[in-house]
Amino acid sequence: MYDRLHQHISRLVSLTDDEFAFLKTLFIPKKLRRKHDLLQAGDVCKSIAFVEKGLLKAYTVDAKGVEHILQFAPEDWWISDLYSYLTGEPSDTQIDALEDSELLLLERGNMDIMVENIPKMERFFRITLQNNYIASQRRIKSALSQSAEEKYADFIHRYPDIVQRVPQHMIASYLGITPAFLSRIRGRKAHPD
Amino acid sequence: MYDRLHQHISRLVSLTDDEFAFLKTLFIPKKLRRKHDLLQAGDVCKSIAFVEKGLLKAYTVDAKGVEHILQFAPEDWWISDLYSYLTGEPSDTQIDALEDSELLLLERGNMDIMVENIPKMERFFRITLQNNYIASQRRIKSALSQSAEEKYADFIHRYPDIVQRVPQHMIASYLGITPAFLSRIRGRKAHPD
DNA sequence: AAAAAACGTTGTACTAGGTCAATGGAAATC
DNA sequence: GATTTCCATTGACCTAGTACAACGTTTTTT
Repeated sequence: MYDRLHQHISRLVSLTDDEFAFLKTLFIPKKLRRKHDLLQAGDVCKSIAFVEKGLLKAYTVDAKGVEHILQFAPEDWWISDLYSYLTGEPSDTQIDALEDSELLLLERGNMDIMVENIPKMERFFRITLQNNYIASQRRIKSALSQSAEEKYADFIHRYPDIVQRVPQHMIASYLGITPAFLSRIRGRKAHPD
Repeated sequence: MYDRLHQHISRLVSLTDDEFAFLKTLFIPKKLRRKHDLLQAGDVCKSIAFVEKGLLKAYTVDAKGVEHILQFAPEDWWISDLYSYLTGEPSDTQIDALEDSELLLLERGNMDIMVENIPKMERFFRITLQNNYIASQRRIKSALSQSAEEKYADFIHRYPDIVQRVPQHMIASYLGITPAFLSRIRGRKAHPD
């Protein structure tokens, strides 16, 4: 159950066996079945989740009831509403499972204990945050300067695995376009004319 | 020259006088006059800059020559192309001064020295990165779910200071709309009909 | 102080992408 | 294995935002 977490952390910092054994105790394992949720809008986000297995999505729902997908999280990714997690404010985001999933939850208090007792983890989280920040900067650039067609081409190139695992209308939602329009883009590519 | 930096860091971690004195030596002060640049597209981003005074923008230029503003950085903000800074790849981003500015530059090697010698700074950067990440998540939400009019209303509410200091077409660029359309939005609000 | 550049506004025409609804096929669910 | 729900596609029509250009003002530069 902790295999991927172990490898994932080892990629950035090296922990002793004792340190990892201690670190494990700070996570709460949780299985989440497809269509069940980890976080509901209005609730406070109590933990950040590491995905050992499965696939989740984080999204908001606008006034018209339309979903806007902020993130897909397959194996080895972290998912949460960091704003709510850190401030304790109610979240405007929902998170739920697209496939049966196995998660490792890290609650706020345990996060603090972890970084105090294993200072290397401070470094781990700094680097992880850096990568997340860079990824979202890239997405902002894309939103500002690319057409729907370009965004889709980049998406299938960057996340071929996700393309296989989620329905097309969710990719449209992630890209900020309607499912109908994404279908037309695909039609254009398949039979140009 | 280091006043704002000192206060800025003190807000998140407390350093001894000795620590801060050492930390100061790791920054390179730089004055940048209006319209001059800190980073050109194609170059590698060698340092992250803390703004002591003035105002800068980071932006990309697309194939048609249109600018897309990724960030404004007034006093107390950090600005860089983090991706290029960390990977050493050439940047696709330009950074230049909108007002005469005073910067404190932190080069990659000095950053490493800093976090090794003052572990508290690891924490400082983790938290700063968290805040940056949260801010860009908010911007992504906005791009996915808000109309141009809503984005503009939020912008003037969130960054009243920036609104005073930069020309309107740059706000349009930041919001991902054309200057002409922003002008129409403003006209609508002023003389509805 | 003059000249030049940058800026905001507005008109007309246009287009990328949205809306709504119908259809058939594929998956989940029971 | 039947039924229901979910999903992708397509057509007809619509609209938020774009493109381009002209004009007057303000700001910069010299």
